[in-house]
This record gives sequence, structure tokens and C-alpha cells, in this order.
Amino acid sequence: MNKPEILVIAGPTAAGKTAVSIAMAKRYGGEVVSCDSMQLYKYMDIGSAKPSPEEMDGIPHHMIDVIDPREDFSVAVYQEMAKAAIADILERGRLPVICGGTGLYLNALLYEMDFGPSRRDSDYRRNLEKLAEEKGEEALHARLADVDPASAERIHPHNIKRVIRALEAAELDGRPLTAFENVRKKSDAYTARLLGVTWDRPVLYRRIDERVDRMLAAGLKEEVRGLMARGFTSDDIAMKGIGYKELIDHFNGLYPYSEAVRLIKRNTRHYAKRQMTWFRKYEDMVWFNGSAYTDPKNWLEDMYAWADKRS
RNA sequence: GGUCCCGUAGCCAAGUGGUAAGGCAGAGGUCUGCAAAACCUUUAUGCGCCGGUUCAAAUCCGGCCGGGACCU
Repeated sequence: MNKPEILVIAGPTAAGKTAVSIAMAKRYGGEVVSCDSMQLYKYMDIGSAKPSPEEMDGIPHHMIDVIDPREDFSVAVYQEMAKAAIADILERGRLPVICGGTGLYLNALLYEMDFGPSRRDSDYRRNLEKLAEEKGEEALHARLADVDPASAERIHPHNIKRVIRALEAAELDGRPLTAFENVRKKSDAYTARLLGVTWDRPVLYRRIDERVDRMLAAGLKEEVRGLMARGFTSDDIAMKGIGYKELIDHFNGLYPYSEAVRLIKRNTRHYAKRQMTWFRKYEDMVWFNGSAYTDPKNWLEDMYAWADKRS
């Protein structure tokens, strides 16, 4: 039996994934499933570059505005919800168009990744954080070397977050991360076709600068002020998003507005670079570089031509 | 015209005789539960130019060029 197909639109931030995904959904009778760790959050519209209702143009979107910025979230939850959305779309005979830049979340859809049952363990983590603070990260790392030497080998001692997660997996879940090494089995549920959207680096960086300016003109400051008024602070995970953390720091008097803007642009460039590193690993991804086209229409036409094949 | 100060990587910058710290930016990378997060690697055969002193010069001396301050 043939596995159903899904279409994945990936690429660095500000490359134009949103427009492409909506165009694809329109052409092939699809619905968009966002794969973006920030668009999940309610109230964070401008800074997370959520598509507006006008942009969506009637195309149903999933995995946007699904949680409160203060709710606990993780890849595991994303995987469960997004898979359910995909199954639902397929059941209705439509094409799931996965659109997003969050690599880990995308992996959770593309590969058979078993996260096991969900748990609440904030005390455990807090204790380990305290251990790292009091006895040093080396002590924490040494503890990992005891229970899961292979993971200790792979994870740098400075990377406390990862060390803690590995400890948690080994000590609490009883499933050391090492067990998942080299597990790269593609999803049983569907076949994914990967379309990469990108630009030459200097062009991408210019697009990023321009988009940040557009976000600010569109009222990002007011959006952040509104979130602060709702009681969100830089301690909330969702407020660590680019554009949010910098403006919060600015409003708290840490630096002038111009510096906040500079940092937002720079951090977005860094982010785009990391995304490229991640997506380059997808060997089946077919890239469409916008810099190679003088007319954006031809860019989209080429993507259609590619998508038309065996669709 | 005179006196003084400065000139080290794309940017900031340490280094006053023993063979070029560090930060930022840039580039590359890691990745199964906060991932727009967290973390790692990497970047000057050369210190404005020319000459001199010395076993050894970014460091000392002379000249020149460039920038700045003050004086006339």
C-alpha cells in the first residue's frame, strides 16, 4: 500500500516560506501545518511572523495560536498535536503542507522519534541546575559520565541544558539518549517531499533587515508592551523569542531602542545561519534559491513544476 | 610653522625587546522533551610605510604618510 504524501516547505527565516506554503496549498488543495516554535503561541503575532488572515486567503492553518505563552511545551507535545492535525487533513483527502523553520520539530514529524510518555519533573531539573551552579558544570557532567558515558562523550560540559536532559533521560526515564543514536528511520505514516526555500546569504540578510523594519513599523513594540502588560517577563520561555527578548530588555532600560533593533537583526541572522546548518543535512531536500531568478513568478513556477511531478 | 598624542584583523582592543590576549562581526558545526533555546570550532607569517640598532623589534631610534589635540 502506498503511503500518503505530505509536502514540507522548509528554509531559513525570512526566505518566504509562508507565501510559498499558501501558494502550494491553494494549488494542490492543501492545508498548512505550521512547524514553528513561536507561531504556536497566542498573542505573539507580529514578531513570530504569523500569516495574517488576508495572507492565509482561506487556507486552513494548523498549529498556530494553540498555546498560551506561559504553557509548558516541548517537541513531544508538538509531535503529538501536529501528527494528529496531519492525520486529520489526510483523512479528509487533502494535502498537508508543513511549513516551518524549527528543525527539531520537523524531525519529530519526518522521523520515527519516540519521546515516550510525558512527565512533569521541574523539581528534578531545578535540583540539577542548582548542582551545576554550586558544584560546577564539570560535576554535573561527571554525573552524566557515570550513568551514560556515551552521551557524556557527545555533550560538551558547558552545555548544561543538554547535560541535564541527558541525565533526565538516563536517571528518570531509564532510557539513555544514547539509545537513540543513529535512529533515523523515516516516518511510517507518510512520505514527505521536501522543498527548501532559500536565497544567497547577502540577499537573505538584507531580507531579514527589511523584515525586522517592517515588523517594527507594523507595531511590534506595541505587541511587546501588550505582552508585558499581561504580565509576561523575560523569564517566560516564549519571551525568549527574537524580537521579544530584545524589546523587553529595552523597555526595562537595559539599552536604547536603536541597540534593540540592531540586536534583533543580528540575532535573526544568527538564527537563519543555524537553520541553514540544520536543513543542509536533509539530503532529499530540493532547494529553490530565489537569488537565481529575476522574476519571482518563475521561482514559484519552478516549484510548481517540481511539485507537479508524481503528485 | 611649532609642540604633544595616536596608527595592531571588517570593527573595538590588550600587548613597551623574546616570537601577536580577548570581545564583536563573519564562516563552519552539534542536536530525541525550554530548540527563535543551549553549546562547540574557526579567523593577522604579521602590528601605517621606509630605513636603522639588536642574536631577537608591534615594542627602541630616524624619516615619511595618515588622524587628533593644543600653541603661534
